[in-house]
Amino acid sequence: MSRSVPGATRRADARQNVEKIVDAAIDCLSRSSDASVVQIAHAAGVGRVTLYGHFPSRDSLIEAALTRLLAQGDEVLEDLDLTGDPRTALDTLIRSSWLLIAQASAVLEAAQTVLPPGRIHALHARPEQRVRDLITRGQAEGVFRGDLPASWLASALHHVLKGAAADVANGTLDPEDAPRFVTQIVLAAYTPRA
Amino acid sequence: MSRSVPGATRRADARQNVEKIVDAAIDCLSRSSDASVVQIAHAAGVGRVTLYGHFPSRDSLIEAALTRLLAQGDEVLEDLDLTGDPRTALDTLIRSSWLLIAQASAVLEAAQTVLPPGRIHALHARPEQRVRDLITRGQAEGVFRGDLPASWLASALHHVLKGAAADVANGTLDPEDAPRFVTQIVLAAYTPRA
DNA sequence: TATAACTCGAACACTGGTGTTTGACTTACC
DNA sequence: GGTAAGTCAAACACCAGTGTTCGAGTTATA
Repeated sequence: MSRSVPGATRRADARQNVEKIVDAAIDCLSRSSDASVVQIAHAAGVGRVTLYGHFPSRDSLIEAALTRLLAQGDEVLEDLDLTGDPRTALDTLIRSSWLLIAQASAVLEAAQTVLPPGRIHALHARPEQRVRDLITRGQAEGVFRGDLPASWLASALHHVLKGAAADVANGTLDPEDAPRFVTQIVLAAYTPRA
Repeated sequence: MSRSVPGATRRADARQNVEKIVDAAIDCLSRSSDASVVQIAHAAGVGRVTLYGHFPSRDSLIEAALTRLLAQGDEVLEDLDLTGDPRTALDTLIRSSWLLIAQASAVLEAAQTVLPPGRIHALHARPEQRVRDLITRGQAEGVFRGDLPASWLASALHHVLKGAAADVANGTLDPEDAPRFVTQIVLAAYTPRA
């Protein structure tokens, strides 16, 4: 099985299957946060036993899915230029990563019930910090309101993003409109009081 | 059992227990949307068999909890004066019902996985319509922005409300601050573009 | 091509939930 | 005070999911 020496090189098809499984896990968990191992294995086009050959438990698979998603997210954020006007920076941030973030928070929900809180926090600390930095910078420059704590502004963004994803999933919101709607709501919400 | 003639008067302690069970269901389901019948029965201080004596299934109990919550919510909305400035109306609406709405959406989440969509929609149609009316009136009066559909404004309010409740539940947000923070975010988000 | 790595279906044990029955007990209410 | 109504613990059948084992078959790769 894959449970050999850590540094050992595994067969190509095995590595490929691991990828397929994680992909399928992200896909299934995004749709329903309590997707079963059977569903995920089937979606990956792989037998259940094979899955357990690569991941010792459902929990570890969820952790792998979350890790991959957050790593991707961090990578996207890394490539963005967020140094200009905080408002346009926020706009580009939302536009370029909203789907990813939405998926991540769906998988995150699955993880909440299964992984220790500390582990979860450690995993999404980096991307979260980036958003937080952008917000506090905006506040310092007087472009974002300073009468509410940055943590709440970040939280509100998160909730709207997640909610928009849910709306898209259940057909209430056109995916075409989603990022624009989110941006406009959030930018207005962040504007200093007149 | 309670399963006798529809109009028959049941014993006082039985009626009382039904109340206790629904209370406990709301309480438990608000905390975790997949609370078990055992947990709910225990929280109600009642045996499992007694619970099944009053509700034929877990699903029917969830429906009862949701119905009661939404009826309460509608009652609260009914008593409010929402005829003045839409902004202050929205403020009073949020302040007086935010906890109720937050609970309702937690129970709603439990219901999503269990009740037919049509049933759910029928149940929370009235309170939702009231909020919708307030928003469209605000838009008509030019106090709320008209460049985004009312459905999305309502949806965003819902998501922020629900998210704030989640933050309070996990200790990230002071329950004292919550309604004010929500109001300020949402009012700003609803303000017409300058 | 030989062999180790991998896949996979079938069957198993285990857990935790739902819903039911039984029979003895308690209690509201006439 | 008698009785119907209600409570409840224990035990049951059932189901769906997790995780494991086995053994036979397939395939990458050296």
